[in-house]
Amino acid sequence: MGRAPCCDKANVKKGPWSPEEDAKLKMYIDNHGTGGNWIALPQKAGLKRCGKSCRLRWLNYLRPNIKHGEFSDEEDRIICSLFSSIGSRWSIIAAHLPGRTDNDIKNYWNTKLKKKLLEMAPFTHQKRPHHGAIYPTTAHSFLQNSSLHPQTAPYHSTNNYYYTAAPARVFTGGYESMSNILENTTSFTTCSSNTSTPTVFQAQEGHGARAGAGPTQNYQVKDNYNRLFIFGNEASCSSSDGSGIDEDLSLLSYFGSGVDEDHKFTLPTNGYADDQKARNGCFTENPLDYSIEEIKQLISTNNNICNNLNYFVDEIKTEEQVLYY
DNA sequence: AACATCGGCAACCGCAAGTCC
DNA sequence: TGGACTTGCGGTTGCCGATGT
Repeated sequence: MGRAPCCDKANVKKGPWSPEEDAKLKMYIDNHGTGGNWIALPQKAGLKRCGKSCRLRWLNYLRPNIKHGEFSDEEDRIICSLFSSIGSRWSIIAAHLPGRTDNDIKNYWNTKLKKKLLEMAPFTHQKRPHHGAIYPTTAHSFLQNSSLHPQTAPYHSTNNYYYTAAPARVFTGGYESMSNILENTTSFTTCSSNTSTPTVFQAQEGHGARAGAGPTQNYQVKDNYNRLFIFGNEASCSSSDGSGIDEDLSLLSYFGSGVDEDHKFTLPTNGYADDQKARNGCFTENPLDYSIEEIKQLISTNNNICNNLNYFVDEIKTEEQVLYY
């Protein structure tokens, strides 16, 4: 036997709400509250509607302090930050935006914000990125895809341009929670703290990419395809609003599997282009095919809208702990 | 002017989790 | 303890006005 329907579908009205229905529902709830029972409410309120429909109408449209209209830049930033860390959990995102509903945010994301972000990502649209392009991958987003069973492994220089004495960590794929990822991140070996040998940045000086740049904190990550990803903060780089990119790490260098020349390249960390050929092979060539993870990466790389990521991740972690205990 | 297409958004649907008895 | 019922969530649909042809 199947589950009983929540209402008599043959006798309930569907479609847009009329002003009269809105008034009835609002008056009833103002006078009696929801009574903790949405299923019984429409009958009591004299509405030929399903209880779920009433609840939705109230929560998304009629309840007090609902904010309609344009989203502010601040709201955009919060949505993007949270989406990059928790994905499409609209109710949690809505909880951080007073007056906004999950449905509103979901619609806004699907119709506007996602497009806006994609337009801000020349890297994903062009085979040959221009100088100063947004980096398509950061440490956080990369690790979201591939952090499991970390183990240390030595990594040796493969040519004159890249060098590091710090151990790389090997990840074998899979998925972990954001909390675990962040905990893992804190245990990464950094070049600046544990070695006096040349860092990847110093090696780049010889390459002509960043003359005079000193050692900078960076992380090396190996995936299960034996590709090495080097992430770091670009100390001299700042965004147009001057906020910098200190809140997250950008993908600085990448080695494909094997050591053939076609798979070695460095990203233009300061807008200095170098191995165009290699960069062309790194990212998707289909500008229309974006997975959620790719969009998350895109958000993570945009420091204008993501510079409070860690703050919100901390908040969410706290919330999760509260819920857990 | 008529039709087609697009974009925004309200509303619906199915499912899973939570609650009650 | 388990089944019935309710609530909440997220994905999807469909309507309608705007825009393009």
